[in-house]
Amino acid sequence: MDKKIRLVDVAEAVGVSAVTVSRVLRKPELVSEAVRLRVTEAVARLGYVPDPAARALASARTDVLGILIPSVTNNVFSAVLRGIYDRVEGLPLNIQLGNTRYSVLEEERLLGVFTRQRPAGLIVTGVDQSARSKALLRQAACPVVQIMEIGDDPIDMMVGLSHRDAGRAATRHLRDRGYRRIGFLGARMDPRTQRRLEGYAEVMKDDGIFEERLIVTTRRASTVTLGCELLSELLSRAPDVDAVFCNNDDLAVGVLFECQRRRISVPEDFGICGFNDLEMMAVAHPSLTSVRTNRTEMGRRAIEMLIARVAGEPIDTPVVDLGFEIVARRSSLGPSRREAPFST
Amino acid sequence: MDKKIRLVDVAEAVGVSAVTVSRVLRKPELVSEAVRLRVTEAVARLGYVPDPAARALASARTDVLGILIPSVTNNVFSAVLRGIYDRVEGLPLNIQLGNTRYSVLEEERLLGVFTRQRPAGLIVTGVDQSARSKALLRQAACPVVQIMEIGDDPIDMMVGLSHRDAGRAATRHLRDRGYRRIGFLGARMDPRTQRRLEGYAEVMKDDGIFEERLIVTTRRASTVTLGCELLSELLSRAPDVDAVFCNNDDLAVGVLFECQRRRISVPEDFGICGFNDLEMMAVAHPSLTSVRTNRTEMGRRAIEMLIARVAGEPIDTPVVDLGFEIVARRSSLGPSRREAPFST
DNA sequence: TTGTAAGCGTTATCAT
DNA sequence: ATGATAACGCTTACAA
Repeated sequence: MDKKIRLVDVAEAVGVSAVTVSRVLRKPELVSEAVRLRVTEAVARLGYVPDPAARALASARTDVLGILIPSVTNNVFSAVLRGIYDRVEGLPLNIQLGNTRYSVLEEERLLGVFTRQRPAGLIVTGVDQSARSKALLRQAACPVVQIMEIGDDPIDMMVGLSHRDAGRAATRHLRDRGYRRIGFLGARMDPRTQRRLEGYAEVMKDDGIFEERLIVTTRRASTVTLGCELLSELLSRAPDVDAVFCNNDDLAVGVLFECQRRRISVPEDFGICGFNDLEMMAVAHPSLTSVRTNRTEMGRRAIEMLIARVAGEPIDTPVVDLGFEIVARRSSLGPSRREAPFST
Repeated sequence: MDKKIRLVDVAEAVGVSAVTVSRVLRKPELVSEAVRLRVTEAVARLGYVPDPAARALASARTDVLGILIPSVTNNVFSAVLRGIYDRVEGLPLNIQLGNTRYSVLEEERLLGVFTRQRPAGLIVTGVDQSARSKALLRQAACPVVQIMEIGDDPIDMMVGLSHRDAGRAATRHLRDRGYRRIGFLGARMDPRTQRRLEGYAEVMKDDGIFEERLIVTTRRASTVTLGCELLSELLSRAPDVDAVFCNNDDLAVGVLFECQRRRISVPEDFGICGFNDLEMMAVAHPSLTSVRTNRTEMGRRAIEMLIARVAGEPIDTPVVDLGFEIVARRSSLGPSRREAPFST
């Protein structure tokens, strides 16, 4: 193996000092064109790559963007990640991903590790960090974006949506379509799911149709299989339920399969609304209504805000509400209707 | 903000030298118990966290595990990641995730960035790295695991399965169940999908039932929607097709939905086999046959091999074949059968 | 068992 | 425009 090439090796080859090479790499405009060209050539020829550790130690900065998400398997976060990776492409930034596993303590631990590296920026999920985590973030000496949710009192910046409002809107949609005994299926019960439940409960109470027995929740992670199970549970507790707001699209798909198995007609006998509008919702049979959240855009915007702040630009709106949209499809067409405005 | 606490600050507080504190952190058994306790206490009290950059620079090592995967949105890789994160939990290792986007060049670039950090270990996807990437990996001075596939000529270690054999097995399964005009649906067409196609083609040719028109592929990423589209394409090209081997479970689910829409009976008129056995396959209606790959286990094993090597243990089997299993469900029960051995 | 001294490869500071 | 020198915070010899 070829020995490691250092700054001084390049400098020697060119016949200049190490600082000059360093300058060519970081602030080329400060170096005369003649020298700059010779250095650039030598760097390429020798295959020099700066040592990130030495750089970090000397400059007290890194090109690392720390991202903390609660799950690596959840579809929802992969979409956000895609937005992040898309936007970072080509920039001199490296992403370091931390998996908090929905644990506030693990988040705290990772934040300790991350902030020690003097990252260029940090992205964390949600607004429910522990007091210690929030303190770490405030001291972090780098821009911070909280994603997925919005709220008052941002640590620094926020991009997300109001899950409570989204829960309200989904419930109203089912109600407006004529369903009355609307159930709620929730998995994991992380803070965002809980806020959607709040929204659901508010609407149901306002309408005087709220009933505890219509709510089935679990701390287990959301899966299609779980959707089947939770619907079974709901049906046994409330056989007269006529629709359900599923807090994740996987649950909704599971509910659909279970309905097919039980020969329950969707949407005539039973309405379904999911959450997040995963790609498959549109092509299910019948197609499934969901609440579209702009997750990829969320990742993109978070990075953009981070970049702008690193560049010293002032952020006019530190809290960005990306909103949501009810994507009404056949599964929530309304009870016992005959017409079919949607083709699928 | 409190000033950054360094090793010397802790040393001063305790009344020992910096090396001693450093030893307590890395090799506590070399320090007398009395001193060790006082140091540990001071570390906790002052909230000292070592600077990873300084540590890396001084020791020429890091606690970073570099993981390179082709996609952050693909379910298949999230399962592997889960295995990795599960196994790493509690260990003094940090995971750095790189997204190659199925690009050999991006893989090369990331490998350059990663290897410069002197990682504790590296995990890369597949066996089709570029010559330069392979050279980088061989020089990497750290253990390397190639995952997802196996083959001869490992760079260092491998954990995976033979996708060609899996493709053969899936095709044979459909044939053994009585289907004859078996189609092939493939998305993305990455190296692993291509090898599954090879396996499919071999079996079909051996049986003398191979036909080009039965194969529909695209470079687009695998989605449920794409499954619907590819089936439509296949049906228009070969209306007499009686089964399909889908190279991803998303495609298979899309195919199922499209069959439901077209009122094609599965499995009587049409057999379906997916790949990967995602959780939802078991609860679809009808339940969907798939090829189970042990993706979570794959991640776990990769980490274990890495850890063992870091600990200096010799690896007896550097190439681990995790195999696969045909999980036969209703969707491939066979054409025009009447009995139903499976409940769903 | 503990401490001293010399780097690790880069950047910041201050000269020239 | 370029260079000399001192950090940056830690670890690795080697010494005591």
